[in-house]
Amino acid sequence: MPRSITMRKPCCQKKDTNTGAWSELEDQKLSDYVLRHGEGCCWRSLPQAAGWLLRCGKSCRLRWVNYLRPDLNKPANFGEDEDDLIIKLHALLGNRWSLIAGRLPGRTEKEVKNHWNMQLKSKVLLMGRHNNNRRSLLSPAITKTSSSMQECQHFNPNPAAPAETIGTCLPDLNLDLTISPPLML
DNA sequence: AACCCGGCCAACCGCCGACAA
DNA sequence: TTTGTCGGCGGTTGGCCGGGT
Repeated sequence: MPRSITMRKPCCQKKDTNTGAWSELEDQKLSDYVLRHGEGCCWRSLPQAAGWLLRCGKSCRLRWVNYLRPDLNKPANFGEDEDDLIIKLHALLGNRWSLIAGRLPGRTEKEVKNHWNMQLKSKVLLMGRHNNNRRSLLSPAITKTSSSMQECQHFNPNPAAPAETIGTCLPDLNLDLTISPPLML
């Protein structure tokens, strides 16, 4: 299918915007503005309002969410407990990085996504092979530290079950999910 | 020293859903 | 009801860097 037919207009004029790495000045302008006006501001008009940042609104939002937010105070390395939690949540939610990141204070969806793609995915696959489908629902990496999950007799016995039941099966995760989990193979 | 390769990070791209007109 | 705009999100890609040869 010719993709150009369904291509939408770009969110901004490329010729009028910077691309690539953000400079300190740009970061300063952006964080100053958001801290003064809050995140509820209109991202699209923010570049002008913040002092003629030559960036599109999407880039501004991404930069703020992933790097400039003051609550991002986590170290770069993921701890083992965080790894386990990500694996658990990924088994439940699939590639819903924003939801997963929401359960990891101080982490961003991008950090979680990169970490998964770089390290956890291969780790889970590797360990999953050893497990030979006996616990196909979740990998051994998960079961290592998720005794409470295994104890739960109702953990996703039926993929079509209401999503509301998931949280009750994972009390240690304090999940408050309202979406259906992906089909587990 | 030069080159290659893989890991990692950060930015961009494009789709989707919500919402207002 | 339709259409356009916007923010949010997940996937992809390009560049940097360190280790190995």
